[in-house]
Amino acid sequence: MTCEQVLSVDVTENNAGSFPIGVRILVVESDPTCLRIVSKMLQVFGYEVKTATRATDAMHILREKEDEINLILTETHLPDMDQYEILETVGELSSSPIVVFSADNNESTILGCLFKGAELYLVKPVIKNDVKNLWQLTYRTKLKTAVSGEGSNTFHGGSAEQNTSSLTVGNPASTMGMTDQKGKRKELEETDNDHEYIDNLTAPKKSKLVWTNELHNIFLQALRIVGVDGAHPKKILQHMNVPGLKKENVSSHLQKYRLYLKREQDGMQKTAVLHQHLIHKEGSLNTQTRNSS
DNA sequence: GAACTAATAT
DNA sequence: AATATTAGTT
Repeated sequence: MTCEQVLSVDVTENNAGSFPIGVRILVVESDPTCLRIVSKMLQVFGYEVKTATRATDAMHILREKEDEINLILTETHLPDMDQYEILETVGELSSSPIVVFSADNNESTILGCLFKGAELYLVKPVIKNDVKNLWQLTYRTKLKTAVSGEGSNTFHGGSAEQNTSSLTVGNPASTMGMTDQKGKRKELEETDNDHEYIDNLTAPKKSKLVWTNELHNIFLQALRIVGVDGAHPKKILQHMNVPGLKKENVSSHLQKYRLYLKREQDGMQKTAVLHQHLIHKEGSLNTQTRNSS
């Protein structure tokens, strides 16, 4: 079997760095054999693998444990969902980067997936080298928090291996025209066309903090630790332990996050009412369990 | 005053 | 829309 050959991954190649270790990846693949092979490959490199064979299973996992997933690897030909539907649905459910792997080698299919939000498209058969560096996608936009005025930080954990060096992960522009796709590559985007004169010497340019997926995940992790009672900016900030991050940053993000939760909850109430009706029917059937004598 | 958060500004 | 900043409350 070629399967077993693929499984003989050279573990020695993994010694270069311990980077994929701890990266949690959700693999969605309907074919059990393929799922097993890919999962094994990932595990050898140190990924933490969760699996699903159906789109609905994947959705359940994401709904309940979205913050425990860093990366999603999915097939597009699933029994219970169309190829692009899975991308759309998962994209709404999770902020993690989505990688598609499929045997379909059509250019239009590949581009379609990329336009639908996939970060990367791998053509089967997937080999170890395809999978080895996927963890880099979780660092898609690096943390840039190095600013002046570093206060006293007496606490360091070890959670963040944030490397600001060149983690060049191509981000397929999501705002491209869809009809014209020729192989135009722009490697350099040095946009010097800003003719804005900075009047003052003491204006080093404030750059807004960008809440990347990674940063948001740290935020969610901190939220989980402090619990609902302690979900306040100062405590969250301490648990996040990200250098340069300010309490105000967390406050702002927390506000946005709460709005998001509320909006989600309001949306859920409609469906919740429907479910309640169903439950009520079942419940009324069971009410006669307590018939004495 | 410090921390929190809702409201507002960029 | 996302993030920063202000302002009002505890």
